[in-house]
Amino acid sequence: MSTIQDVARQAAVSVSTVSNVLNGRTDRMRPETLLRVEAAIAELQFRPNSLARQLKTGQTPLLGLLVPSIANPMYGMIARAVETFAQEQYGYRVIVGNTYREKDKEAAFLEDLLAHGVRRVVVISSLADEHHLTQAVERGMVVVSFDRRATPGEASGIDHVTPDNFEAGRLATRHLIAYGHTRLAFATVAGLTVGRSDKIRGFLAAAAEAGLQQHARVLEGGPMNEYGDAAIGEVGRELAKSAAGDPHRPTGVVAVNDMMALGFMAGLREAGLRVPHDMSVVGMDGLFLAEIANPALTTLQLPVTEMARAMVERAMSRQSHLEPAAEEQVFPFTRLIERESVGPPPVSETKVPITR
Amino acid sequence: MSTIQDVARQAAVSVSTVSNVLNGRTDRMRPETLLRVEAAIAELQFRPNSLARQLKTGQTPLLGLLVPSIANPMYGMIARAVETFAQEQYGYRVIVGNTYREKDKEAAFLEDLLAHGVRRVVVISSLADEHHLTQAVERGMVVVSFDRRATPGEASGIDHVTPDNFEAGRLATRHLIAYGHTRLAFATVAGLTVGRSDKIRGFLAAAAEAGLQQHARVLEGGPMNEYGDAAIGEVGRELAKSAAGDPHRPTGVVAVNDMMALGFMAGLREAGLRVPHDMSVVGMDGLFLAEIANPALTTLQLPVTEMARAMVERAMSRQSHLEPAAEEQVFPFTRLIERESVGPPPVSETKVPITR
DNA sequence: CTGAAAGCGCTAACAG
DNA sequence: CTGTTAGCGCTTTCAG
Repeated sequence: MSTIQDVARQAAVSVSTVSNVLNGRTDRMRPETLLRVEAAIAELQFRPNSLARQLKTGQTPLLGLLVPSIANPMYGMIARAVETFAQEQYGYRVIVGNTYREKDKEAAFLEDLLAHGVRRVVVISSLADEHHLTQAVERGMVVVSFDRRATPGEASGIDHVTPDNFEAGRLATRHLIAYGHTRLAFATVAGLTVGRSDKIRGFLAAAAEAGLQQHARVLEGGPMNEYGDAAIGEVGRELAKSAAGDPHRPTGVVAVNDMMALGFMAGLREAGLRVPHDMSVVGMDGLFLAEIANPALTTLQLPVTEMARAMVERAMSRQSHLEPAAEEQVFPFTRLIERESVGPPPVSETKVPITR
Repeated sequence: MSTIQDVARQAAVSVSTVSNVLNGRTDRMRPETLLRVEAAIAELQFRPNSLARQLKTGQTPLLGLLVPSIANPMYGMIARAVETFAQEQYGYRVIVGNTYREKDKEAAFLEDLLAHGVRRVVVISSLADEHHLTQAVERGMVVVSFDRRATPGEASGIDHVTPDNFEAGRLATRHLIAYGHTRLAFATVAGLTVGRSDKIRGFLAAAAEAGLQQHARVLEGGPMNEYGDAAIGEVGRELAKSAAGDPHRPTGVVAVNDMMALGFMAGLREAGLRVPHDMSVVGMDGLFLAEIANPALTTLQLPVTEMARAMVERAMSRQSHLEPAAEEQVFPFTRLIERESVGPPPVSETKVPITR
């Protein structure tokens, strides 16, 4: 690979002149000089070494992206949008890391990014403890976190971009209640993340509104080791099989996300139960997969592209971690898409009287 | 962030001694010196700047990963395995790029990797033209290509790790034929990649073996702009809808991959056709999603983890692009997993007489 | 308008 | 065993 020196020699100018054209300071030279330099660059197929430039400037056009698992279709969607936007709008490339929601892996990833000179990262984690994140902030990292609310009154220096999980849990549950369901369940996986807790709170709030708090249960499957993977679908499947055997089983279930819902429906089917005839299921995320499922899954649509854009913009806009206060940006789920997985509860079931 | 100089000063040794401990040459110093240096490193929270090291050594612990779209669950699976393996076995991080199978985007990505000092890349592309890849090889890149065979007799310097696509097409088709299907179709998407052509050849070969070449058609949907995305499922859906309307429609279809098959089944359902009662479908890849689909999809299982491991190992083993000849490593699909999407053809259909 | 020169943080001879 | 030193390729004052 040719260097800036080679170009300078070839064009018979000094390296600083070449550097100037590289950095757009073309006004500092005679047009003919510029032409000579450009010709030399083309001829030598010269590409400035990003490493050397970074060492000097301290900035590298790389964005970190930490996800539980890139194999999870939801994170794949987000990753695609983040990468494309970062690249097209800012010329940044992205380094991804699967962390399986393990704190150590997250910390190690952040550590490596720092060593690589990466100063901006989008984190999808929502581990309750974000100490390792604030630590990265202190070391100069601009971090944007997905799927967890900012801790009120705490200036962590972290930007938060998150879905309105509480509202989502409430909306999905209300939808079931509107269809007449009185035995409700929320299907989730072991390990409480901030986002999951919020959804559960919303679920419980909607049940309480309808006087159904006695009949609202949280079903927790797992745990699993490769979180975020196909594993969550698998957990849903197992959960459904055990729920199906319960004579007092719920008639309407809200799944923590679409993959869980899809797995849950598969488990129900294996147990001989039909959706929505025997049980109704609503998901969250709005994956394309929900659309082609059988029955097609009723779900809440999350504005993935918009959120990805917001995360990248926040990560890029701040010149350093020292800048203005970090902010929280909450995105409502766009809407509830009614499809086939929700119907009235089976008539044979004993109805629970509604209190009010 | 503290530097090696700070550490040296703190430990009252020279920078080279610190560098020596950093690089494991601990035998060159007194144990007590080592201790002092380690203490200083810990105290200052020193992390060697990877950039500076790279500039000096010319090697950076980064692996490029070029995919059509990380949102495609199949590539998500591969990416997860590649990243995890590269990280755990070699301490490498990975830079991903979505290229949507566009040659320009692929070339630009390779270009950026080179500028970043990245010297190893795993490419999932299978564009017929791999000129931009060989060009990268010439510039010092070690490239491992997925899903395309090596061009016989051409020493491109590229390693190839690929499924046995021809055999897969043939196996899937034979499975349908064994069930008595005589009207066959191969569902794919516009834009012939090497892998897709091989599958089609296998499909045609199996049909010919059974004297069914007159009744084997290739159904091509699309094109689409965001290849590899949900888009391929969508294409399958549309393709199924139009195929359903044809009175001479096939009774058995082989889909180019699971996402296509899943979309195809959804389209069939929307058109009022049942699987496998009215039409049988077999996929390829063995995604977890195939397992929870309704009906569960019969598919060919690809050994994703093993292939990812092979790709990373190849990318890492070669010390430079100049080394030994590049090789081709072909992985057979592990097996055909029979589930619910394949059955005998509908009896009402006119049977095509089998020639031999 | 153009060139010389001082580093960015680290590695690796080469001396002591 | 430990220190000195010359760069890796580029950017950026500061002089001409």
